[in-house]
Amino acid sequence: MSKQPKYRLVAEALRREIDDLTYPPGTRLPSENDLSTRFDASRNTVRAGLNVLVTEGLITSSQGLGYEVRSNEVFELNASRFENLDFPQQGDAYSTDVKHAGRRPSQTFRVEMQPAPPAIAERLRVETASTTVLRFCHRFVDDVPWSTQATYYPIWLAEGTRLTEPGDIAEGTTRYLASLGVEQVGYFDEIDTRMPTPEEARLLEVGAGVPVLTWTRTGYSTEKPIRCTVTTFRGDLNRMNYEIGDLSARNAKA
Amino acid sequence: MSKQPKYRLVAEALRREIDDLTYPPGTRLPSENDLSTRFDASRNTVRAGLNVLVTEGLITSSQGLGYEVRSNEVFELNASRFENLDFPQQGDAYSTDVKHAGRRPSQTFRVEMQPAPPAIAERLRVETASTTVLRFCHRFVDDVPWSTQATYYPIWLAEGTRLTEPGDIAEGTTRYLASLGVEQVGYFDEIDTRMPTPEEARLLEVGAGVPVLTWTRTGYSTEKPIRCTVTTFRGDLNRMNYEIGDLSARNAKA
DNA sequence: TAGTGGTCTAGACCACCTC
DNA sequence: AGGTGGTCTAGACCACTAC
Repeated sequence: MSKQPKYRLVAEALRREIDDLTYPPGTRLPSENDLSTRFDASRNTVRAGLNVLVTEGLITSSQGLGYEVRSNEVFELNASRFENLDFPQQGDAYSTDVKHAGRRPSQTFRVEMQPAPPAIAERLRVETASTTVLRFCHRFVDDVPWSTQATYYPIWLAEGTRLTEPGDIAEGTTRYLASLGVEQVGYFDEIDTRMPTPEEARLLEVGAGVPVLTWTRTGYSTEKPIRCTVTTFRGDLNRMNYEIGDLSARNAKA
Repeated sequence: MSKQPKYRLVAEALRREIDDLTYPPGTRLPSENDLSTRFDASRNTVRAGLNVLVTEGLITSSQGLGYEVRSNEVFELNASRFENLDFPQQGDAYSTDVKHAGRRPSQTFRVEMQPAPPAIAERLRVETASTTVLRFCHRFVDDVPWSTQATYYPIWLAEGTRLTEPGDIAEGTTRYLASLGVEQVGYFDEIDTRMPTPEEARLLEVGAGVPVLTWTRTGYSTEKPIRCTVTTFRGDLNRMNYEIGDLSARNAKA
């Protein structure tokens, strides 16, 4: 048993009390001054302890209000059905999923011509910095910032199509592409996680202690890569899933 | 332009210098005292700035040594091939993947009888706290803690089989199950991310600023769920991927 | 032993929110 | 106005690493 520093004891004590619902999600912790008295520690030390829990994503703080215990409700995104033409949908795949969950989706949208960043160029098999069409979405669920999505199309595909025009494509881009004779027959998904960059923290309104989940989907026709979509989620609000193989046993009882 | 607090200016200045390779990965930053002079700030303020970068996972600190810029090399795990009987492997799927990448895998292993935790019970469709066989792995790559893996088997399946015995199953559990007449024909994968619990931080030796990636795979026979595997990765060292549909265009050129 | 980060204190002033 | 967290300081002592 090694001696714990005082600020860790503070963090552990509060963590236990959050776990056992002494402080349920959504409620506020005692003020720094109260905790300082309780633990016989300076305010700075109490702050260090609270900061541990903020960094773990257990609580948040706001000036003038106090520390609040986070409540997290996660949204499930079925990646293997997403954009799959075998599952009929209306409009874009994202709105469909969110509405289906009884939530209200909204988004801001813009289209740009952009030189391909190296990671995108590699996946689309085009030259780095060659022109691509970037369709960018900033998405909200019930007005809470939820995710950003950037889809890059190579210029050889997008040129002269509605993909270069600002404004939505009502039937969904996957269907629109199919109607142009470019069918997405397979995709390669990459998933990783990291702490948000300052830019991401701003767009997703996440504080310290909340990682982001990055989902990079490269879509292929039978010939070559046709687009690359990078979606960045708030890690605390999202879970992804894949259904693979024969799941009749699962779906039978569900 | 709102005025930034001093500790953020410190963080930003150092972040820029890390980005532009003034301090390349693996090198050390100047000491707190040096930075304190440079930024005309107290040591505490410099520490606050450095802490921002630690929390973002950009740098690490160790007592007596200083602050080091992290270098990250990620390992790609192909989840859609993993455990798939169509792709021949020797031994367990994990070691195969790691060796294939030219790295050296090692692991510690144990088998326990455990009451099913609620999340597992639900996925296996057994009563909460009913008995399960837990096969637990703590995995290392080149002696760096990499991931933990806990696989739960319902007792109706595991009883009287080698699954309940400590010790490896040379041909791999997926094959062994198949030889028992229980074939895994599909699986449901769930992926999420969060900051590590203290227990996970200990096992994976991650400090602040590194999220974990959790991968929960529930395997199904044609009849019912047969096992549930929860893998917890260091988020900074791992990326998962899925190949779905027809990727002949991708694999042709790769 | 010298230099590094780790912990802790006591107190100051500011910014934000609620009443 | 009063309470909350946010920032910052100056200084103390401890623990670890290197030489």
